[in-house]
Amino acid sequence: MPELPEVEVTRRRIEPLLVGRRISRVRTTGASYLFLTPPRTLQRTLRGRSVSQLGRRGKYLIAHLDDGRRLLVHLGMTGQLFADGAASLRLLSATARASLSPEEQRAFQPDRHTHLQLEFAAGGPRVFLRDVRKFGKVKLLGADEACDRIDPLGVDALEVDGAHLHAASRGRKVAVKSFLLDQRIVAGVGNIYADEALFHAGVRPTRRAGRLSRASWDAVVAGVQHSMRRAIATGGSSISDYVAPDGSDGRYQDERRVYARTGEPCRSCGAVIRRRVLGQRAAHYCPRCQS
DNA sequence: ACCGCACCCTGAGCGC
DNA sequence: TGCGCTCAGGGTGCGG
Repeated sequence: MPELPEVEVTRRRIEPLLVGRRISRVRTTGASYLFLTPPRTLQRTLRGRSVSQLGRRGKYLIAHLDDGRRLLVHLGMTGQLFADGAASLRLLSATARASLSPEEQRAFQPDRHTHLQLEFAAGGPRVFLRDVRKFGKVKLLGADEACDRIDPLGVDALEVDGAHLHAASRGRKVAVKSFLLDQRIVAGVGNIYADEALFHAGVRPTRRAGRLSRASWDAVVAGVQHSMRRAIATGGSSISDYVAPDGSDGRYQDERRVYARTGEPCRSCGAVIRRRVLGQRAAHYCPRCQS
């Protein structure tokens, strides 16, 4: 689900709800694929701590704790990090919502997909991590501990430039889209923004990365950063189940040019948007605007 | 070194 | 209503 813009929107909204509040209780679901650190260890370690800063690298959120340790959170495809309040309503069906009293509507009712719950010593909104498919990750790291998830990440997508990608792609035969999705090259690009960026750059997703000119890479980077900045400004994309932490839907999906628009007319030239599978993922493009 | 593919898990939407 | 199928914005690990 979330790519860099959705993770960044989440970071900005959750950070003020986390920083400086002492954690009094931690509830979790049982051990699973999601927990790289055993849930019992998380419960024991987080209690009594507070978060001093919530950072981000690519699609990872990094909560810096007051004892120097770090809590990594990756939202995978369906992860949601939010607090009590409006956000909880969006997670319920209309019928379930209607049956709740106003008080119940303000407090989130944790379900079986709510894998982490934080309560705070001074009371106030609880913070939740919910993830239906459990493709997300939660991991506790020591102050200087190496990490095979974070350490290999490439330059953040908002900071990368065309020269870097041009140099990194020389000799590479992979499709440019697959190259963009490789988090070791550039961190934060996912399926939506890869497709959108390539449309803005006028480059077909199937082109070999190593064959792109410096000018084309500049255009691709401009496309990545333009679509991501717009998405952050509009609260992210809400194509299936992404919900911003304040409970609103992101609005970026209204600005999509190609992603999930198969069969619809291109907004620039009117040609029919095509879909094809590339590296196990759907790629969408305009056959006339992109070459 | 690189690439395609299977796999991790759950739910929504569709045709029948 | 239910069944079986396909499809999902994530990433890892394996074999060729």
